[in-house]
Amino acid sequence: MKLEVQIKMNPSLYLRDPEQSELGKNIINYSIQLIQKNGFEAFTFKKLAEAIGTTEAGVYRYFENKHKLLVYILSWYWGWLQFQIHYQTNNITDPIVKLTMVIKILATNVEDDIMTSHVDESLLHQILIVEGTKAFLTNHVDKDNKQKLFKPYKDLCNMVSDIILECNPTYKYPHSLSSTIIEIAHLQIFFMYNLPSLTDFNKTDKEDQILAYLNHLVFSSINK
Amino acid sequence: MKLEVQIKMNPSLYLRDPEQSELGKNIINYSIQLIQKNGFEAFTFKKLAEAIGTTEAGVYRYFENKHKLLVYILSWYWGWLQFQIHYQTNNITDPIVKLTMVIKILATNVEDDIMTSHVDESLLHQILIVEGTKAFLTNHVDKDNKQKLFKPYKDLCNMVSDIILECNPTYKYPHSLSSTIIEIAHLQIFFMYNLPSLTDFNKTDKEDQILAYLNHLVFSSINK
DNA sequence: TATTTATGATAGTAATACTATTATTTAAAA
DNA sequence: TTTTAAATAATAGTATTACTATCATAAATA
Repeated sequence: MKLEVQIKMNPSLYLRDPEQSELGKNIINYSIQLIQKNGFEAFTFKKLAEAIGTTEAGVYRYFENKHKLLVYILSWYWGWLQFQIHYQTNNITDPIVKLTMVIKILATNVEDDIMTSHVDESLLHQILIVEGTKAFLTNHVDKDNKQKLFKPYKDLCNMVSDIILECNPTYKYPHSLSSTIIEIAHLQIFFMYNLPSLTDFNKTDKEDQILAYLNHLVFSSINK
Repeated sequence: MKLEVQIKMNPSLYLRDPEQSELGKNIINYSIQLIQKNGFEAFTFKKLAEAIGTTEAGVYRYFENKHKLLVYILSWYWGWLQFQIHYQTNNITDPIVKLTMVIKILATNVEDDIMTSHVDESLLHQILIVEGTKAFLTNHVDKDNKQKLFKPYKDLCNMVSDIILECNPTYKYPHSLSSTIIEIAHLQIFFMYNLPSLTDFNKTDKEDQILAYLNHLVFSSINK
């Protein structure tokens, strides 16, 4: 028997559930490929439709617009990250070790997860790095937030926040530190590859250096 | 005699220097207003031209496209921030006090600077918070970087980096910490107003709490 | 005064972001 | 098995965006 992880998606994100049909699954898969390859700005429903072999109208039956589709795939990944953290820190008792594991999950490139055969997590991770903040840095963030589109992100943040509090119950900024870890992990990776003078990481052992930086930042902060 | 601060802009950003004409200055001013009000995605050269009372083609004579215009106004603000830091930390000898001042400049809302009569820094600060990362989170970041479009941002980062090293010459991640401070200052402000559950700040004394968080994060980190 | 230069007015194109219509296929219900 | 409903394909069309091109005119400069 094959175990499959199912991540429950907010129905406000789609018009028709993409997980319920072949076309829907294609839309998700090819979106991930195209957004990762050319960036979100260059991504259009027309190009997507051509890649899949369907028509623009076909895509519009599933998603209202490309922003909702972006938030859909990001939500999926936020949910998957939450599951990963839960799964991989399950048997760890020491909260320090737990938090170290969390940082590693957030900041290092993932290998493709066999429990979700239909999605390539490695590509999603790269999308999160470059396009993640575009989910909420819009003028309709309020409207989207009221529709609970960022709940998976908040859940993830809360989960990390709880682990921080396990390490130090008196630490005053667990939520801010959580969102800081998540966002800085992505930004430092982006800078490292694209604007390296904004970082202190040299060409060798890049991921380890990012981890070292994040660990230093986080643990100096909570052990005060 | 009136002192005016001049910020030198990279000529690759524009086709015709907007500071050399009334129309050019209008383009900058109205862009700032419109981008702040409606967000960068909703901003178009047509709407800008209508607001100014010129034509679309008129705007295109100054800027190749709206991305370059965004980077132009962000560069201006990065340059202005660098000047502010220089100016306001000039007579401070204690590097800790200096760095505290830097954090304050980066993270609190600025009052309009009388030395730059033609630009509203408060609006620019709000633009930097929401649109700042969009300057480089593109698929043409490499091309832009080769044209030195991010030099003002890097200069700012280096300046902060140097102050960090003054505080602790053995600290290993001065550049990463600089870019972290800059970006987290903006993100936490954005979260505080739009997605508050990603922070630990309540409705009173918001700015002070952000400052407290950033100071705690930075100084725990470099005093190790 | 002649000439360059900036602007205004207008037109036009290709691509984007959609909506609508109809025919056809596929799947579910009767 | 037939009927019906639902999903898809094919096509067309609209408004807006992101530009480029042309030409006339006004202002600045030589």
